Amino acid sequence: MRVSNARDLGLYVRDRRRAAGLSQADLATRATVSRRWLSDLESGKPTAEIGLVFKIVGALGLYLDCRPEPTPAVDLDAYLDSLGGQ
Amino acid sequence: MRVSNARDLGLYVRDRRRAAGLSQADLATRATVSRRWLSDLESGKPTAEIGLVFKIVGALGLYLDCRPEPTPAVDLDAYLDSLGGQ
DNA sequence: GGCGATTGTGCGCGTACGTGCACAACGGCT
DNA sequence: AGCCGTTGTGCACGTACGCGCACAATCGCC
Repeated sequence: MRVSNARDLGLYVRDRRRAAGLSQADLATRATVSRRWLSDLESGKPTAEIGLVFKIVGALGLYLDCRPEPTPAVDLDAYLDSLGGQ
Repeated sequence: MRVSNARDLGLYVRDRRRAAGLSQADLATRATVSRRWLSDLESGKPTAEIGLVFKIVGALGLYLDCRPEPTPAVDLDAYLDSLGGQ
């Protein structure tokens, strides 16, 4: 599942949590975060700390994969632009 | 590339940035974050905000994929445990 | 209809974030 | 040797984080 922003992440976490039959309180306890924060995360809070996010992701039996865009356009663009800029 | 914690993420970002021929200042400008923060991110700061992380990832022409563990053990465990707990 | 579980959210607190600036160290290149 | 680009890091500032508590709303189930 691709997550491009905080909202995507929040919705996906909520999805997986429910699929695992866990309440916010359950998951929060497992991941050692507060339920308050988890609630905010699921609502798409962009200022959540990644350390806590990794905890949640791990507690859900998930992991994050960082991959290059299918279309190399952006990457190539950035590279060429950086050369041109200098 | 699998990233399981802040350190992994930082190292990977640094790797991809250099592969793209960008300096910290370049990437920071592109992603609209401070170079100060990017330096911290690359050194594995676990308290970095995910909103800014998404900016960096996007600016590098990457994206995050959230996937279930290859071994369903953890997930299954969590599910069964949650049932048993209640 | 009533009850328990779940979730959203306001408040207050202590803390650390992210930013900009500035400087030092390091390295490559001429 | 001198210079410039790059990076790490200390400092100070304004801001908002994450947490715990508590209450209201909602939902499902008996």
